[in-house]
Amino acid sequence: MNDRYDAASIEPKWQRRWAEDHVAEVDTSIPGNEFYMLNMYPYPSASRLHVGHGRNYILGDALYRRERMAGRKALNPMGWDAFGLPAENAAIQSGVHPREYTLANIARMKEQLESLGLLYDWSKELASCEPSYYRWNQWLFLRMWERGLAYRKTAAVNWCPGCRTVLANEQVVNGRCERSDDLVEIRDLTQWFFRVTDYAERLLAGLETLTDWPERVKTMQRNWIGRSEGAEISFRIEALAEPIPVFTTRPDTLFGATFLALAPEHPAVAQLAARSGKRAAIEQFVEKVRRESRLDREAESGVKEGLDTGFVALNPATGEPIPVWLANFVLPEYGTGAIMGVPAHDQRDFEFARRFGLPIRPVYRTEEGELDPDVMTAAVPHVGFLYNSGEWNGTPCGPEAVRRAVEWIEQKGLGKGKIGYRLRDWLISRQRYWGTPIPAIHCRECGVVPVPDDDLPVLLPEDVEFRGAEGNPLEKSRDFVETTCPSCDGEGRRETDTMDTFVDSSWYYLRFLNPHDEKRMVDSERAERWMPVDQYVGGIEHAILHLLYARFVCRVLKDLRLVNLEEPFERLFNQGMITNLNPATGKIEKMSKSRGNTVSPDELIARFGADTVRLYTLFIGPPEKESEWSEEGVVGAFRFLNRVHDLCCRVHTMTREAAGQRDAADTPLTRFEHRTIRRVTEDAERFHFHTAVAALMEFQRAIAEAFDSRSEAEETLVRATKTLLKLLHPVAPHLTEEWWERLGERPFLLETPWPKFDPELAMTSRVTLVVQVNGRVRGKLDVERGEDEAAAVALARRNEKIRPWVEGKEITRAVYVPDRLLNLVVR
RNA sequence: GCCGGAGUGGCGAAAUUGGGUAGACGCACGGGACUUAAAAUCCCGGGGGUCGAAAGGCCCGUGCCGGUUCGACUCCGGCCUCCGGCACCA
Repeated sequence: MNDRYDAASIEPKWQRRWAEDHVAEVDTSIPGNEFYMLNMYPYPSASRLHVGHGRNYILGDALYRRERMAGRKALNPMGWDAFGLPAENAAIQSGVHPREYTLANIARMKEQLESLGLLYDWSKELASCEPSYYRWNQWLFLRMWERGLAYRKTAAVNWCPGCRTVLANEQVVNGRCERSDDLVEIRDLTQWFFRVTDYAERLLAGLETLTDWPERVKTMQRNWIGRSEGAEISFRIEALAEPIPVFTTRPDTLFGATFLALAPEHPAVAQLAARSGKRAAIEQFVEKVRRESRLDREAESGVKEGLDTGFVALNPATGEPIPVWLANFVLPEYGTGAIMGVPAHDQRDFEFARRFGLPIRPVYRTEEGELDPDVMTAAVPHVGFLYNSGEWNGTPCGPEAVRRAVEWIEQKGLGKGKIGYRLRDWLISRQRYWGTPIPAIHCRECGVVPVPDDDLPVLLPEDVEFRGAEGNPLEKSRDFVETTCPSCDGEGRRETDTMDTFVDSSWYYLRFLNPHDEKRMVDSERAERWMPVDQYVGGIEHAILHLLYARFVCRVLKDLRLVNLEEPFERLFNQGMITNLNPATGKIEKMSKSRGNTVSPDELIARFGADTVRLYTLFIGPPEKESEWSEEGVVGAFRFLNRVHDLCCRVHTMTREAAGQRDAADTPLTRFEHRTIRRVTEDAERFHFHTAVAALMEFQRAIAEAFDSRSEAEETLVRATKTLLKLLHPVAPHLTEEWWERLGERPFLLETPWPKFDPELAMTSRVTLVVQVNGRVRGKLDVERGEDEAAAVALARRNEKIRPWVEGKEITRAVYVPDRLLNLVVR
């Protein structure tokens, strides 16, 4: 019965049987040998899987299946990041309610995931747009509000005109909206924030403990948090009652500060303007800078603009008067929004001073001499030792100088040591319908009042219309907006902002343990046993968004004593993106729907079957690296599966006569088998399925050759073939399950133990010994494993390829690596 | 500028974990077998240079220069290029 390999008839059958037997379901309440595997969950608004995304899930599934075969109780749940702008934008365009649109897309994606043979524990499935999920976003928000971790403030925020909502800093990439690519505007708005800056130090410290995270992700997070040590120093302005604090990382250069510069947005600017004869000029300058786009303002090539306010501050170290300027390069959000200008030792200050003719006062000199301000062409930031600096004179430039300066400043009461961060608080308000309503009520009498726990969830209303230009549809829903104040029973107005979808994803990994629990957000006992997630698989694009927020919220939950966990994801794997030619640009780009260079797995599955698509996706290259998609390469995977199929057919119909007669424990094929088990096991542990597949291709060929040459017994051939099926199962589950059953085995291959290898048998009995003369390969010897040095040298001298190189010469030394290499050093 | 990662055949890559035959495995290509023919399948070949009729030999070769070593893709020092993150962040 040498039938053709027909994926179309095999695959649906096994997908059905896996589903009927609920093979992926795990009881999270019963202790066991837990392994928690998680894929970053898909965004159903994107609606369709393409092979670029598929890599995530296929890799995850292969890892999951292998863990199951290794005997671990492995949890592999799937959830949907179901809120978000695409669904609402689709509603505006087509009139379909976002819920309908989202649920339809979930159904469609689920079909696609199943058609690839991906096994998820669907009993734990969740979608963040369900009230049973988002009510806990609201509950968490209220707990954070109580602790001052959720708060409202008016600030200059990022506004995306395309999405008609504000964005978090993390969602602005190069001045553009991460999702719509529109240029982001700055607007002053009152918004809700999470105080992630309170956790900056813990988030940074935790990175040190994440030894199984990719270095580049940790680097990105460190850069994003942007810690810098320095000092806050107060500068007195004669016209103002309050001194102006300034943050600097170089307090050691304080004696060289020759001007003070404020951000035009600095709160003191209005007071200065009011008391100045140049009021109009100041206001005009402030207006001009504020109109400038943030992108231009932060561009390095940007010209430094400034305005002399006419006011004078005192350098706290020298007591000398220095001018107070407004400068566009001083950013309002960083530090204190004000700087001390040290032109001699800071490049930006230098450029500013040169442009506006401000004095330059060096405080560092070298043995060669002092810096001459008149001929300097650039600032000299790290050089020599201090002078011109009172009692600090003579201190060499470096951390010691900074430490001395901070001590002195603190003693004199001029300021204090301080650590600055680049990280800003997380802006979570969104002016959109399709998200978690923020549980707050505005009351004329009581102010902003939290919704009581008993009134949760605050549900999204149904009586809404999606028009787009008119703004957030929630504002138009009377049922939603009009309410009573929980505090005074008077008239209240519900908050109409909804939460950023990243709030949903920052704790979902915990919810898979009790997805239907109506009493509490987190099951602490199960979390104690299952957390942290052992293996997280996802794309690099979440390096500072989702992964930073999730680490933050995990710490908040720890402080709320809901979990005893500082880091949610023990081991992170970022698979590289799949790239493809973009017909529009002619370039190789990341495969994505918006670029129009996607390849649908559906068509490939229809042509070659899911196993081929899976195999090829894993075979294409190392998973952590970017890989270019190639349609031609797929046939190689298809051919291999056909060969496996043919081999199984032959084994299935084999008679004793067809096989060799020798039946021994130690045969060449047995040794090959054990070597292959070792290779595949080790490769799978580091996710290198591409080399594991290469090993299986060699193994397949070895079995087929043994078959042809009748050199192995029937039992050996059958066992080798079954081992091939087991090792191949994580990659090509359907074909292997089918043959596992046809060869008379029960039950699911998925539930069959992963094969073990005998280290002794995993080595060949004869080895090729490489013979070098003076480090150059001159010949090869085929010897018994474990041959001793003297015998090897004797063999080498007699070998006709090697003899000419050693004849008549003195062997001064022989380097012998048993079973590998013999190097003869001759003179 | 600071930080992180990477440079190997026509292409994707392997060997880098403990220094030990560089190019496994696959794609594409060339040749052969089977076939009336084609497809499919199977087998063989291949880094570059050079000597040879051939078998085969020699030299060079993992971004560049140098070092350590019997021996370096692998370790060390110095560069170059590319990719990614941060960046007027005081």
